[in-house]
Amino acid sequence: MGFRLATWNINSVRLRIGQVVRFLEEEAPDVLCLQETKCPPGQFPSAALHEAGYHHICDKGQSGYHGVAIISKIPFAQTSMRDFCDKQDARHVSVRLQGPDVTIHNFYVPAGGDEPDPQINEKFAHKLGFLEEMTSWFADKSAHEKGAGILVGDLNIAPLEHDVWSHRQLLKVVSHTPIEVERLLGVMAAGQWSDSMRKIIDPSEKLYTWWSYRGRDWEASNRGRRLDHIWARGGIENAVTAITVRKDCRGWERASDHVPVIADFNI
DNA sequence: ATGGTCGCGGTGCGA
Repeated sequence: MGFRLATWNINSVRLRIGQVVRFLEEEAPDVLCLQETKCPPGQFPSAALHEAGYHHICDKGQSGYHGVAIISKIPFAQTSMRDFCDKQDARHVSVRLQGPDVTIHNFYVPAGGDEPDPQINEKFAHKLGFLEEMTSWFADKSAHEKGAGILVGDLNIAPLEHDVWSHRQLLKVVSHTPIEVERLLGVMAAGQWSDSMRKIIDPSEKLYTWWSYRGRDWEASNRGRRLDHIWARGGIENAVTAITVRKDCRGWERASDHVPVIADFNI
């Protein structure tokens, strides 16, 4: 059967609930994973989503910062969330769907601040620590979490040369430094994850999901990065049939700085 | 040369 999943760093779900509903109407994914909902517990704009046909919502919010949610047409068999780095940040939720039997992990990895040195920048140290904890968790978890899995989210790292507008100019910029890329590849290896976006779109092609708010014309300068990811494992690595990056959403009125990414699976 | 712009919540912080 066809299964469609989308991921989007929405940068305030309450401010952009209209955009979320429009996206759901246009693309009709079975599941939408959001990051940076910035929405305190109990204030998630569920009613508009129910009206749009999405009756199952797993959200972990906090006031002002972070926040992740999974919005679904398909009921959940199980939901869970995990804290990382001994912080209460809302950076992970996970659901197992009732059918197809697939487990979905939705992550919002710390951005890491500006200075790519863990000795002087504790945000960067947090980012590296978060990735290390993901690695050890998936190294364990892959032993007992059986079956198909999908991991999505704003991972705040653009690992490949053509995931950024200039590999050379971004080598010392947080999101594209060698140490971050190495850690991200470590997470992938530990969980036996496969990069679904790059299975469809050749690594030689430039591919971005984020364009900064800073700077006068994001489209003309096109200095983007691929910070948002869709990974698969557990037998569905080769079931991806299409990837859609909705770049046009960056041009919407009062847009998020990230655009939605859609994956179609045949499972 | 070292900015620039967002969103939150009510000032500066995080991105």
